[in-house]
Amino acid sequence: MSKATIYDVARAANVSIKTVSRVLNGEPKASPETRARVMEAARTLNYTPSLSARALSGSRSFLIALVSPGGVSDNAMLYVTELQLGAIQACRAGGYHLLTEYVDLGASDFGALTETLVSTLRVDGVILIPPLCDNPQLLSLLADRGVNCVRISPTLDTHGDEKWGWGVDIDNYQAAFQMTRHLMDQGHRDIGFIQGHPLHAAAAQREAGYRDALFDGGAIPERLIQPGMFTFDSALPAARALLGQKQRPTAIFAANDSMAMAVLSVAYRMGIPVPGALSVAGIDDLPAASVVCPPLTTVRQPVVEMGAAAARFIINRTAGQVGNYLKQVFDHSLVVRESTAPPA
Amino acid sequence: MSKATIYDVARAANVSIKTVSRVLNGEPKASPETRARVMEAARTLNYTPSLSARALSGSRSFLIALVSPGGVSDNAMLYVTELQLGAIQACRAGGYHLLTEYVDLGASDFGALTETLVSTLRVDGVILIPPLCDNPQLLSLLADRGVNCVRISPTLDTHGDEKWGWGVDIDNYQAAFQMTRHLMDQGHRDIGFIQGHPLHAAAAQREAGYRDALFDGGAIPERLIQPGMFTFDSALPAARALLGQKQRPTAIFAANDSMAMAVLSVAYRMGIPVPGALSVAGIDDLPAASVVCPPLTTVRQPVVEMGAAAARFIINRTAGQVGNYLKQVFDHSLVVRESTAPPA
DNA sequence: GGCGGCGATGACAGCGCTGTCCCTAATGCC
DNA sequence: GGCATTAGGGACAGCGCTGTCATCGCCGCC
Repeated sequence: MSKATIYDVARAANVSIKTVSRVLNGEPKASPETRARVMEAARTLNYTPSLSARALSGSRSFLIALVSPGGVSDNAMLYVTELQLGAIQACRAGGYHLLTEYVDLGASDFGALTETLVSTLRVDGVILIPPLCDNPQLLSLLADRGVNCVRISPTLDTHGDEKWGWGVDIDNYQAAFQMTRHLMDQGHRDIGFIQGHPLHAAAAQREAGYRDALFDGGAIPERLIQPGMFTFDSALPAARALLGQKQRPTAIFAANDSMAMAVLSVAYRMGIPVPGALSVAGIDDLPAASVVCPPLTTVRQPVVEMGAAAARFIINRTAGQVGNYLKQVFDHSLVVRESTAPPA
Repeated sequence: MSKATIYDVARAANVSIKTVSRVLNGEPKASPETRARVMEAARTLNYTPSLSARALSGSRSFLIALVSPGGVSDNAMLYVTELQLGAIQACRAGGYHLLTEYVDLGASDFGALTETLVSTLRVDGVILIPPLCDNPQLLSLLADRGVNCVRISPTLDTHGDEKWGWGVDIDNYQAAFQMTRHLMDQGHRDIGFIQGHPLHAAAAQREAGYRDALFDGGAIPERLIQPGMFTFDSALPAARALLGQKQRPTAIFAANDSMAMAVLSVAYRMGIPVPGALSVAGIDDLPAASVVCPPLTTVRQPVVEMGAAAARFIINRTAGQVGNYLKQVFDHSLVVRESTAPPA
C-alpha cells in the first residue's frame, strides 16, 4: 500500500522493468497479454510512477508552468483562475501537472525565472498570461532555451515566426464589432468607448471593431473615445469624462469588464440610471459581471477551454506531435444581461 | 549557458560534488573559503540544481500542492488566487514550487488524488482549501500517508490531534461580532443575518458572533436569520425573505461577501436604496467588494499572508522544524465602505 | 607522546525510471 | 529449405543529485 515501484510491478507481472515502462508509456513493443498482465499488476499494487524519476531519466518532465503577472491581484486578472482550471483539467487527462509561478512586473528578473523554469524544473512548456505574453525580453529568453510557449491573447507581432510560441485567443475585433452593433440595434448612436491598455494588442483590435461598427470607416467624434488601461481605477476618469459632457452618450462600451464596472460605479454616483438613461457593456464576462447591479452585458470568452487547449498543445507538442498553426481562435458569445437597453 | 550540472560546479571550484551539495544546501561542514569558492563557481556557471534529481535522491521534493475544490469557479472561491499568490511568494523564498490541483467534489476520487500527491509527486505538503479541509475522508487518507497538511479556515474538529494537520484562520467569531457591533453603533437594531454553508465551521462561528453581539445571549427573532450556502445564488431567496417582511430589517449582515452582493442585488431590484434604507455588510473583502455599487463594508482577512504562512509552515516542517501549535489565527480588519450607514 | 575527537572533505552507492543496444524466436519470401 | 526480417522483450548504463560512511589532518588531553 505504501510505495510500489516499477520493480514491484515487474516482479508481479513477471517481466522486466523495461517492459513495464513500455506498457505504461503506451510504447508499441508489447503483446496484448503482456500488456494486460502488467496493467493488472500495476492496478493491484496501486502503482503510480515517480515523476522525478521519469523526469530525471527521460526527456519529459510532465510539468507545465503557468506564469502570471503578479504582485497585486488586479481585477482584470480574475480570469486566471478559470484559465488555470482548464489547464489543470487538460494536464490531468495527459498525466501532467501544473505549476504556478508569479512574476513581479516591476522587479522582474526574467533571467532567473527562465533559469528556474529550464534548469530546475525542466518544464515541458509554459503558459504566458498577458501582458507577459507580449514581453519581447521574456519571450526571447524562453525561445533561446527552446521552451515551448503558449501565449494567451497574444498581441505582440511575432512575424509569423513559430519559435515565439503558439497562441490562443478570441477574435477581439469581431467581439467588439458585434457588441457595438448590439448597442446600435437597440437604437444607440452616441456610443462612448473606453480604450484598453495601449500595449495590449487586444485593446487595439477591440477599438477597431468598435470604430468600424459604429461609423464604418467614417470619422468618429473623438470626444466619444477615452483612454483606459484595462483596470477599474483607470476607467474612472474616462467614465467621468464621458458622462460629464453636455450631450452625453446614451451608451458606453468599455474594452473590458473591469472598466465597464467602473462606468457602472460612476453612473451610480452621478445618479444616472442604468440601463434607463445609459447602457453599459464590456468584454470578458468576469465572474463579477453577473453579480453587479445591473448585471453586465458582455462578451464571454471560453476561458476554461482556452486554458485546456493551451495545456493540451504543450502536451501534444512534447509527445512529438507538431501543430501547424500559430494561433488558435476560439468562439466568443454575446451575453446580453440587463445593463443594456434601448435609449429612452 | 545551457545546462550546468553539479559536476561542472565541482570541477570549477575544485572540490567534490558532495561538497558542492553541502554548500548549496547550507549544511554545516564546509569551511568559509570553500563555501565562497563554490558559491562563486555556481554563480558564474549560472547553476541551478535539478529538482527531479534532488527529489529522487533526497527526502524532499520541494513541491507543495494547493488543492482546491473545483468544477465551477464559484464566486466564493475567488480568494484562492490571493492565497496562491502568498503561497507562491513563500515558496520562492524557500526554493519551493507550487503545484495546483483541483478536485471535483462530485466525483471525488480522493484515493487517486492522494496516490498522485504521495507517489507520483511526493509533495512535501498540501494546502487544503475549504471545504476540502474539512473532509474527514480526504484528511485521513492524507494523514495515513504521512502528508503534511495545512488547512485553510478549518472547521472540522480534529480533537487537538496534530496528525490532521495545521491550520490558518481568522477569528471568525470576533469578525462577525465586530461587524455586528459596527452596525449597532450606527444605530441598527433590526439586523438580519444570512448564514453560511452548514458544514463549514466558519459559518457557525460567524453566526455565533452575530448572535452574541446583537442580543448578548438573549433570543433573536428567528425571522432575522435566513439560511445560505456562501454562494451568491443561495443568498438570493434569503435576501428576498428578509426584505419581503412587513417590518423589514434596517441592515443585513451576510456571512460572506458573495452573499452580501446578492443582498445588494435584491435590494436594487426592489428599489430599496443602499445604504439609505438598508445597510449591507459581508466578510471576506473579495476583489469585487470594492467594485460593486455601493462598495461593500466587509471584513478583510490577510489572505495573501495566510497563504504564505501555510507554505512556510510546510517548508519549515519539512526542513525539520516542528511547530507546536495546531492553528495560527491572523488578524482581520473591518473595512468600512459605503454600504453601511445609520438607519434613516 | 599517544590517543580520542572533531572539523572538513571525498568515495560511492543508489533513488526509480527511460534510452539504447542486443538477443531470441517466429514469420515471410523466393 | 535457407535466409532476411521483425515483433517482443531483456540487460545495462546512466539522469543529477543526496545519504552514508570512510578518510585525513590537526587539535587538545592525560
